[in-house]
Amino acid sequence: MLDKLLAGLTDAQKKAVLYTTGPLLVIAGPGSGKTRVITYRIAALIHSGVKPFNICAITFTNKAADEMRLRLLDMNTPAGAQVSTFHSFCVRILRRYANYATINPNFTIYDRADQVRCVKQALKNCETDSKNFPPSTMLEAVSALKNKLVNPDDYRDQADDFFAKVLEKIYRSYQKILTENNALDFDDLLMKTALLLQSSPLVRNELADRFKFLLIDEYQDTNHAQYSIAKAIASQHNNICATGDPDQSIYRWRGADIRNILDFEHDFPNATVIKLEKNFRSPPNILEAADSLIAANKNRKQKILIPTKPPCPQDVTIDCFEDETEETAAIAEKIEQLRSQNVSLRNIAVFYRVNAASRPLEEALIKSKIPYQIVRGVEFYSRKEIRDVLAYLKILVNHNDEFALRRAVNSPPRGIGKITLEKAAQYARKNNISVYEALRRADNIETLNTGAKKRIRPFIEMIENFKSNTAGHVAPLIEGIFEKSSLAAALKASKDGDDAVENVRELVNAAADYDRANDAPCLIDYLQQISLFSDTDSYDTSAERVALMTLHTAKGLEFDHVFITSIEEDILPHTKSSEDHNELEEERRLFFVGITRAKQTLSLTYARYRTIWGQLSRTIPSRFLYELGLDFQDIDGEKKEKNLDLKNLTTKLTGSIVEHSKFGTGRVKKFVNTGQNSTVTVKFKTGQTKTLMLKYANLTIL
DNA sequence: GCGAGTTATGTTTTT
DNA sequence: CATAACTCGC
Repeated sequence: MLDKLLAGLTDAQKKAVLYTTGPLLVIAGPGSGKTRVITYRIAALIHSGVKPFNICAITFTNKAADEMRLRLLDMNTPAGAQVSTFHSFCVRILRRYANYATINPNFTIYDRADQVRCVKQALKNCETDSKNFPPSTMLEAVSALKNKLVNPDDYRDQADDFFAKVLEKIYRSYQKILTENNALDFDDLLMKTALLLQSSPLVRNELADRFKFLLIDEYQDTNHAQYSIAKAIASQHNNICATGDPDQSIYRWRGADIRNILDFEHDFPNATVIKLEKNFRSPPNILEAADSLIAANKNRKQKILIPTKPPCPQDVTIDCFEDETEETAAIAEKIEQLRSQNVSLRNIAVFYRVNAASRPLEEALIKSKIPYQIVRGVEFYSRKEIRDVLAYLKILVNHNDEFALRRAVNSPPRGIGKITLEKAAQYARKNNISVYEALRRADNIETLNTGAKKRIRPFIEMIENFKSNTAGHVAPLIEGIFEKSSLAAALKASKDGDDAVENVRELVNAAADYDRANDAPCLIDYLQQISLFSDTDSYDTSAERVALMTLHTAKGLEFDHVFITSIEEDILPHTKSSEDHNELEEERRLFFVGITRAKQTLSLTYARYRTIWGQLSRTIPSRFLYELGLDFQDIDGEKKEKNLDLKNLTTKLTGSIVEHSKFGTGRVKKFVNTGQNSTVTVKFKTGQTKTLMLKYANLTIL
């Protein structure tokens, strides 16, 4: 059986799969079968008698975990829930050992939007000006500290400058707010688990004893907290197997520490290192380009990529277009061509650096009637109506979640406003109870008038009613809440509520999927699972549609035909990353990841002009294009410049500075080109905005 | 408490 | 520039 399993693997792969005890690092380039090695290794371990229960496999996304589980099922070696992401793994540990970690197991997981709300609250509590300390900056700083396992007390000792002192205060306050709401953010999941493993010998020993084998994929993108968890889990049996590629490390900005993989041999003495150098994915030309590009990184270990696929002509192209409209139209046309050659749309993907780039692409694809899907999972759950429904669910399991409560109370509006809630919050603080509990005892709050009490009562009754029915399947529960909370009625009554209702229906369907997939569906678990949803998780690989996604999301995927757009300076590499040497190298790795997704053809495009923030601006081809070793020349030229047609005039006039004899100088906001009767809308320096007939306005372009 | 008007924020990338 | 979040007056 095992022999059959191993047939078709290379010697290096076999060695990695069969390697039994001690630390193992598999350094492997793109398309070399890293994930395959992990999967086979699990299968081999199980075949040799190891129980799935004793194996812990960590993948980068839930999608990857699902796929791995499916493969294992195919190999007749189900590993069940033992395959998961770091975050899901931590949720399970924190729930099981909640009392050791002194947390409530019904915790809510706060996403980015919730986090921002908390930081704003923290800024308010600390009476700090949010102008000098923008919430997003503070949040990132707090997140960075958590990833390094630095708690507020640790930080107090190293905070010496003014910013650091403020940060410490904000961090402390932010953490207090989370605790009060019985909520954990993404970073807490890792940090609390890591600290629990450090501080509780009992928990550490139990887990370290249980997990005889630990396997971690995409190790190059682990942060310090994850490293600490891994170290603790492997502390007893020392059977850690990590796979990764330093050249594909693209999450440094999120706290990922490339040193984890570079120092593996130091961290885990007696480690064996196996390199997989054969690439089974891309044709030689694409690999050469990728190799040539990544060679420009100074901070890297030399690595080789040996192609195993035969060469095919025309596999890499670089094309220049006038603007993003032409660029995306050309991509749509190429996709149309592929389709006419019977290429399935499933095998085509378009990557871009920034999410904003998806819009012109969508327009072009719609125009050409090419079905597509934007791979961006979390977005669905951040829609207003979805958040509203989820707010109800969250209070049911965690009545301390004040953000959820505030949201639910007034969606739909119930006449319970800021003042009423503030009074309830005051009462809650005084009596050391949750705001929800305070509302439940509204009759005892003297400051509230009878009207307010009368409005609160039915709301509480409704929630209590829901509460008594939370057991079992989630989908019917959501459906019931949607109707009984009058959210459904309110949405149906609003004029563009049809889409919203449709979205909730989709939420119910997704919940039904969850109910089916789990033996013991439960609301808490459901909520925690959807909070850990990632972008790739929404990717429907079976749909006959072109996939659109960012370069980050593309990690770990592969497609026959890959398009990468807007390869221009300030986009790839991004403006914010082109100054710092390390960040620039990370941008290069990001491009490297994108290129190496291609199984057959790779089409790279850029435009000479691009609209950014509504402003048309001249672009510069990305320096990376010159590094591909493809004798690429910037096909820029004066001749194109002179052929201005009307369409170009439209785009050029908008945004430019003009002078008017009477109103002075101003910026063109809008240009409606109707030939003779064309109008321009100009915002003048005097502050007034005027719409003028172009032929009479007598404007001078400055 | 609610709507209209104003202003922050984002266009890096995400579990 | 476009949207979301916030503020202020009714």
